[in-house]
Amino acid sequence: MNRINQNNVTISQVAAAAKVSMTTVSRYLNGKYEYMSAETKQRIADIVEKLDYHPSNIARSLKSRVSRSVGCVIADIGSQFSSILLKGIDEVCSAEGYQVLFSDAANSPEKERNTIQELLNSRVDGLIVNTTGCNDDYLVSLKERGIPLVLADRCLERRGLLDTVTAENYRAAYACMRHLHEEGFGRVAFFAPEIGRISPRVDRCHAFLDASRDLFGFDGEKLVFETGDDTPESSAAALKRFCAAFPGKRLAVICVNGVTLIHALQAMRLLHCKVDENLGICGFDDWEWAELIPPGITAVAKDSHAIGTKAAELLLRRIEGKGPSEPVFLEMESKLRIRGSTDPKFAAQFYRG
Amino acid sequence: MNRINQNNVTISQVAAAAKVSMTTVSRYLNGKYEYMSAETKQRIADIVEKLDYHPSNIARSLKSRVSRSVGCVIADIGSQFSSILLKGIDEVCSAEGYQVLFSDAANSPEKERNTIQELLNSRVDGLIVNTTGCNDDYLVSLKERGIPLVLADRCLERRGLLDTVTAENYRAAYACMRHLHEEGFGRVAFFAPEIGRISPRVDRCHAFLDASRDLFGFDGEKLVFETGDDTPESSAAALKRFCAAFPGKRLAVICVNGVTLIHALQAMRLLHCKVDENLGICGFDDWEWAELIPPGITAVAKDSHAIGTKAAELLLRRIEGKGPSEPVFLEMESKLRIRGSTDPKFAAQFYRG
DNA sequence: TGCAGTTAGTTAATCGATTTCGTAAACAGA
DNA sequence: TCTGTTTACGAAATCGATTAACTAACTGCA
Repeated sequence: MNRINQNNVTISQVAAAAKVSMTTVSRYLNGKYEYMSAETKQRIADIVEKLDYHPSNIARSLKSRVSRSVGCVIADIGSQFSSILLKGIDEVCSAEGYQVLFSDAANSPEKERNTIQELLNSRVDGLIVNTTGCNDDYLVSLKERGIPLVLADRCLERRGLLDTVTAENYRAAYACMRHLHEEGFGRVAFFAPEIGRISPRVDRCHAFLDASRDLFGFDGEKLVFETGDDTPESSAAALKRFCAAFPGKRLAVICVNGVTLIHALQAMRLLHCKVDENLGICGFDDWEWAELIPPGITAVAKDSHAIGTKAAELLLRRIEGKGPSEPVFLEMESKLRIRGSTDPKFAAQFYRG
Repeated sequence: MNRINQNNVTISQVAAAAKVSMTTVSRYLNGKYEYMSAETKQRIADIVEKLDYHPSNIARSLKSRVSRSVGCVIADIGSQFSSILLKGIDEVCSAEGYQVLFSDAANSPEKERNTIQELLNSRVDGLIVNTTGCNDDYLVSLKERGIPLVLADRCLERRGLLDTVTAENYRAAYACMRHLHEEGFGRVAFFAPEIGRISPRVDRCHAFLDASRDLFGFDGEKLVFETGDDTPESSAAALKRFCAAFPGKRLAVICVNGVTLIHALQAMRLLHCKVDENLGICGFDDWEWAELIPPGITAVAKDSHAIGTKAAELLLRRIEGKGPSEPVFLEMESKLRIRGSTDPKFAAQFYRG
């Protein structure tokens, strides 16, 4: 086993070279200059520079019981959204001198728990969790043990128990449904690989169901398509059933996330059907490509970066022991970007170029 | 400051409860059962379970001088590619019990150096670096200090000094140029935000220049467009100049990465020009949306996930002190996915649906 | 019986910092 | 002069594990 930095300079070597005690060097390192002569300070500074001394965070953490690190567990880092979330988190943490211990839960609740335990074994000062969605009790128990913990993007089933920063999901989905209603679509289907316990999906679906009833006057339950394996083929099967069920109606599909949206678009190609005034499509998590796919794809844009920074800021305040006593619940604004796939005006504009 | 796990169980409490010495508990934890009675082993196991004891990685690392963690510095985690790279890295590391200390360099060479120093202060066992590209000497100096280090996706200017896992860039770019030549395009332009010292861009550009000369017989130098701020507008300006310079010729654009490709496509919309047999476009880093944008966008797909796993595997072998004495240089295969944007047959197929 | 080797542990030092407690010198006020 | 406070710094314990060195009991064999 390769032992890193075998010949590392230690604080005692610095102390010896500067002819002071380790205590004094430690005080210098931690900026406790109150009772330190300018001369001593300078001598230590020179030696630190000369020996290229860098204190070991490990030794530091052991005695001080503070690691200046946060654990960050992401349900699936493969998705574009997650990487921007992570970027936001890292931005704040590194600016405040915290290190990020990262782990991908690979959509496995069990791996999520194991990895969190590992992070706790490394004595992280706090945790940011983008949860896979089946660990509610476990996560609450962490909070009860006094571990600073902030949920990012995905909430517990029971809101308000833990600090949470997420996107506006219900409101944005409802706004999207209102838009589809105003555009005169008669029936809307909701596509998702599966909804499960993933809160943004649950919320979006909830809004879909409510709006189906309140705005459109139909029962949305039967129009929630869980495509399971989430391939173009399974989306195509769902789409086929949906279209066959309502001949002559103007139909629209709303996709729970970017991947599902892509698969639905691929499904339309498989089925040789086009987006037009009789078949609309839209989805969540707006990306740059959405305006390039004809006739411009309507999408709800969430601000992943802001979710990351806010979650990190909140966590660091918690670690400092600041912040409100009640759990914080923050919803970052989402924006509905209307394009040609649900609005003929924009479609015409798209084709004009 | 919130001190995590203030009332943590320690090894000495376990030892006391099990009526053995700390040494024996330590041996148990590390699986050194050679000279341990089944009874003692069981008693310790029971106590560990009962007290919910989890050894502190920090204390462990201090004495053993091994942290079972790797530092991972990514030039820009915001890009889709990087998150898949990170996923690959995490997969291998977590499977082998290593923790990933993550940091985003935010495209800043200075932040890259600072963050690496911070990781070394945390005594990571090794480093995976997706470098911003201006720290060659610094990175080599790390290796000379005996720090296990693997470069992912981006190489040094002088190859062969450090372990590197990257994608086939030159070959794939050359293959792409050959394809454009076979399709009968007369002039090809190379679009990039900037090339700088980022090795995949340098290699792709190199292949462009070589192929321009060898296959097309023109001097590519003047057809490398560095769009600087990398916006649709700057791409549009470049595209306009390119088209104006060669009236009547069949032109193609090759974009150095996915973002540039998107911006070039947006530029085409801004300029009201369409992809057809007189204007081809293609780029690097194939994504799912590439086949949905008309007429299907030709792209070179690199296997980011494999780069991540290979880099992590190599690093862990280095940490174990295994592996060849010479630096390893691995190029993962890239695939040219030909679609309608450079090939009329596929374009026709795209429009047929 | 006596000695070596094996088995199953223990004691105490150690990793590199922080932190508590202590102290010497300088100075101020009564 | 004596006491009390401030300034500047040091000695040693400590964090929670690992590890080197040591020991006691038991076994096998000549």
